[in-house]
Amino acid sequence: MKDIPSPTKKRLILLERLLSDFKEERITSQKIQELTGWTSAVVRRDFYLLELKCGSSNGYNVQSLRESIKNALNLSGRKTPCCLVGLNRIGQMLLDGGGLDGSGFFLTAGFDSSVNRTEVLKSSFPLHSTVMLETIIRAESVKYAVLAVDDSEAQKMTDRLVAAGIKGIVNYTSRMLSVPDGVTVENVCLLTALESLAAGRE
Amino acid sequence: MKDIPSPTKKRLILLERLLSDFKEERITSQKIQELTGWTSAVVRRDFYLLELKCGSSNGYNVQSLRESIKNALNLSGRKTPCCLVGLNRIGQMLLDGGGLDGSGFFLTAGFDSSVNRTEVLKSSFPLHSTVMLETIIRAESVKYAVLAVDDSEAQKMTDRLVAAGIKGIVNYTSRMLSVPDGVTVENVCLLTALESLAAGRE
DNA sequence: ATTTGTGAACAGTTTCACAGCG
DNA sequence: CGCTGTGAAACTGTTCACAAAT
Repeated sequence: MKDIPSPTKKRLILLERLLSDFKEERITSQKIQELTGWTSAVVRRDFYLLELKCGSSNGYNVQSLRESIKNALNLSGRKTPCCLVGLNRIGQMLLDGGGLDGSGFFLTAGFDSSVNRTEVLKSSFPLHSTVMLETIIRAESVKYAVLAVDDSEAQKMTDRLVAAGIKGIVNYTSRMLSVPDGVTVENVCLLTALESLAAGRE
Repeated sequence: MKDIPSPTKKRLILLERLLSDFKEERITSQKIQELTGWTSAVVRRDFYLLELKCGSSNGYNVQSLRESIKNALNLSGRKTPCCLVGLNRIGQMLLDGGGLDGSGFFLTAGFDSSVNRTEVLKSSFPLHSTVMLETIIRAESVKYAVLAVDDSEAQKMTDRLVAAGIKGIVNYTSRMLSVPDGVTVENVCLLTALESLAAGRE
């Protein structure tokens, strides 16, 4: 399981999810090509990179394939806690945790600087003032954060998260975040996505 | 302006936004490295690919730089219409169009299969039954769609969008979308983003 | 006969390193 | 001198093409 290039990882993650509701017992790289748009060659190469023993000359067994992918990427195992920072419109969307059902993640805490929000909003996990941010993140060893604060607070809050030990941030703001080595950011922003689409044939 | 590789395009889009609230008059590639985490060499190479005349030996003029980027990527010019498909929790988040303020895009129509939603929800742009999808997309020559329907409808709706002439889809569902050549999908999914983070140092 | 596994060629992107400009 | 512009080298990922497996 040495090191899997990041495009391969992303494809495998998506593929695992696709397979999770694929009804037949076996699947070929050709069929995966139809479903995903990736060439069958990429798919086979991806599988080659994990040391995969479940393929034979008439395709792959879907269940074994899922298992292999999941443990190559450590997608199985214990549920990973994440925290939600910022409870404005975007943050509120995630309050019932629905978006993470059936995944390897769960939301363990939400933070907002407005007591109004932390007191009033209903949630399946505790909401706290941002004053508590460092304490709780350290106490629960949370490593991942979903950042949904106003743009103007984005970098300030990022610095606090990093200082508190966060290793990965999903960024819903439209700002770029500056983080030190060892911390990763995934940008999830409608505007950026639209601009990427529009800036010509991807 | 021949053809700019897509990693470069994405960086430039992000950089343009970052520069839009950078207060000083000039900026060096080194400073951009600090702010973004990209190496100064990548940054200079990116600028080299647009034919950029605004750099000199003590950095770049921020305003000229923004202008050059904007017109190299056609980020200026007329506002581009987009439609929103699916008005559940995620879709509703976008109803007031706030996420696109100040950008080159605007939402021109929203669709949902539930009359309940299209009638009751308040919005700054018209909401329609999905029955009207093809008609309106064609009539207004909409080329981009934001897909926020339930996972189970994702592929079916994608097929309709593609048939109606949509060329780019921002996918908020957690399913992979299968689209023909010439149509581009950008995935914007919390779960996928978290999994990418967790699947090891990006 | 189909479909996988895989070395080898290829393409795209990043990094290096340094000459040249202000 | 510090910083850009830019060939050339290094690297990463994708495509090709075909031998091996069933």
